Amino acid sequence: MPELPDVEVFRRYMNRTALHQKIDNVEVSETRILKNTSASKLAGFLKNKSFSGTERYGKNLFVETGGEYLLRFHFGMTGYLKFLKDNSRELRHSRILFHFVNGYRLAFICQRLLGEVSLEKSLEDFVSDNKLGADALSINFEEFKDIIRSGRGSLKSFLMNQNKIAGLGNIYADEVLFQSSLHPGYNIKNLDEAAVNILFKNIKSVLKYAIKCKADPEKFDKSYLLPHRRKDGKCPRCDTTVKQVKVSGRTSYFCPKCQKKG
DNA sequence: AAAATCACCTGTCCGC
DNA sequence: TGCGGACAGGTGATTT
Repeated sequence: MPELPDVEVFRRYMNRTALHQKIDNVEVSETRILKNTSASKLAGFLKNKSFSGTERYGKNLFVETGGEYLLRFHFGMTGYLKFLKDNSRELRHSRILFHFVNGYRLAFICQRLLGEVSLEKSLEDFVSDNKLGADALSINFEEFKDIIRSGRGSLKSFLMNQNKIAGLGNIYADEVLFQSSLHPGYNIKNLDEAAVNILFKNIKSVLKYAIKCKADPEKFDKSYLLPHRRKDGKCPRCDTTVKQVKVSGRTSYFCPKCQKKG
């Protein structure tokens, strides 16, 4: 699930629930989630510290600890956070549980185990080590123009490539393409100046709108593609049945009438 | 060089 | 009811 808007929603959730509480211990029930660290190192590092702030870059959430490392969450396809004030409920798929001394807990829940939790020296190092492109909400138009002009192949692959722009995934790439009236397979080299402009504008507006909707598809206005993104769904503009096509291994939904090929 | 395929994982849904 | 296959909002490695 989690693309940039979801991760931003998780970040804000963390800010209003899990900050400034001393950490008692960290319970790792699934070590495959851990990257570049171990259960004992993670627990040892976090004990008696507290989460003091958050940053997001693309689909990554970084949590400040006041110590040498930042805690990084990546949510894969099915990850999310849940802050627990009660001690009763045992959550399904909870992989890491942060226990605070006040008895509250923060759960990293991840059904498919495709998420990651790691300790990182700095956000900047992580971004450069992993060659991430500019964050989709921070990139300016000049940067965007340069990076898209250097792109090759299909537009949707470009939009989903985290090394070009960080933050868009399958769902929001489709939404940006729909809002821009461009086919997922549109060849980047055929984009004119006007189309590049429109794409830039729509990346920003779609992501901001999604965050405003708390990344909850139920809250999206029916004029967006997202609520119609299913088999036999109808284009909200022209009522044509939306089509599906595989682009770089992922299912793309699009309106064959509104979204032009190129 | 880009696109396809596989691999990593679990769970759900659909058709026979 | 049961089983197999397809598929799911991600990503990296390997192959075509």
